[in-house]
Amino acid sequence: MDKDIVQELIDRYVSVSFQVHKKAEYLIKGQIGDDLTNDQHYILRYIHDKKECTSTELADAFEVNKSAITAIINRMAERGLIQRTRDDNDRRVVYLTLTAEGNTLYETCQEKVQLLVESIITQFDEAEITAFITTYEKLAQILVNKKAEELGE
Amino acid sequence: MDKDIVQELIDRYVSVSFQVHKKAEYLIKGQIGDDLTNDQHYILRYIHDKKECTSTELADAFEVNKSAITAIINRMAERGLIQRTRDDNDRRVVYLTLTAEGNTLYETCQEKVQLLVESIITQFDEAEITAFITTYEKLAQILVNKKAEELGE
DNA sequence: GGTGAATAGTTAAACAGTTTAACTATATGA
DNA sequence: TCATATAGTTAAACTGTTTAACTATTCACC
Repeated sequence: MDKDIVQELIDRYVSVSFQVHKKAEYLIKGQIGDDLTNDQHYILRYIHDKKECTSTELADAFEVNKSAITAIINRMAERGLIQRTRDDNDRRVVYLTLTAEGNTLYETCQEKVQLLVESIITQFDEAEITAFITTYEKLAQILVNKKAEELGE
Repeated sequence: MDKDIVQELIDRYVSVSFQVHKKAEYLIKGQIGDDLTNDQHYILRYIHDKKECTSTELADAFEVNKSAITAIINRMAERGLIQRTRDDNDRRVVYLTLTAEGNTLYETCQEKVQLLVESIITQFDEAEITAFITTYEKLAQILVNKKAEELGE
């Protein structure tokens, strides 16, 4: 690729990814902000999808230290949204699951987020948005490899 | 669009945007984390590009309240990276500019981020990444409209 | 079987970023 | 001129984060 074109693409990408992220978080917060922070919603979504998970797994997925997860889970457990259960076979491990209340709140918030994302996605051609998401997924894979590569050095 | 397809696209989009954002922030932090937080880097970039801006403008661009900007700018001003100058015509207004030190630090960090983004972008076909960014920019515009629409209601 | 190293998670202190509400100072316009 | 709007700051309270030290448990291997 031509050097100038690459430079232009970098500038456009850095700029647009910043803008979309800030605006999207703002809009999501507008939907769920009275009930959950955006991070708490992501945590709820992760546990909901996996049914059950550990702090280590969350720390990995969220790219933060385990103590950051402990803090978030503490707050959510105090609110009765998440439950901790020790593994009987390996008593170091604590499984995190949603309580009934956590599940209900998740469903409510998720519905709002779905409607928001739907109202945006449907403004595109099916072909265009499909291609976009496919490339986006390739990008995610490249970032995973990049991280593995950096850790391997 | 078919309802099931829309649902699948929503799920894929929500999932991939979360992953890419977390991984990207992690990689950027790996590059600049000793010098600046990611938010501070974005602030530096914004002021660098505009040459001069106000707190209100930053609060708008970052989708946060002005007091959040005051806090960040305070820290960066204490470190000698940013300078405050009152407007003589309208003495309510404070212009923010980079100091020489702020500029130098920005350049150093920006170079590292550029190299990182370049190493990722160049793994794509020029056609694919151009189409991707173009759609991304459309998405940004839709979000701007969405926000305007919500405020207008 | 016992011991040293690794693993899972928590705690505490410190800090960055955020919101809300109250505040100062200045400008506008009726 | 006085009420209202605007730009920015302050203080308190909170969320999320890191680092370092800690507890409890498991595992490897001699």
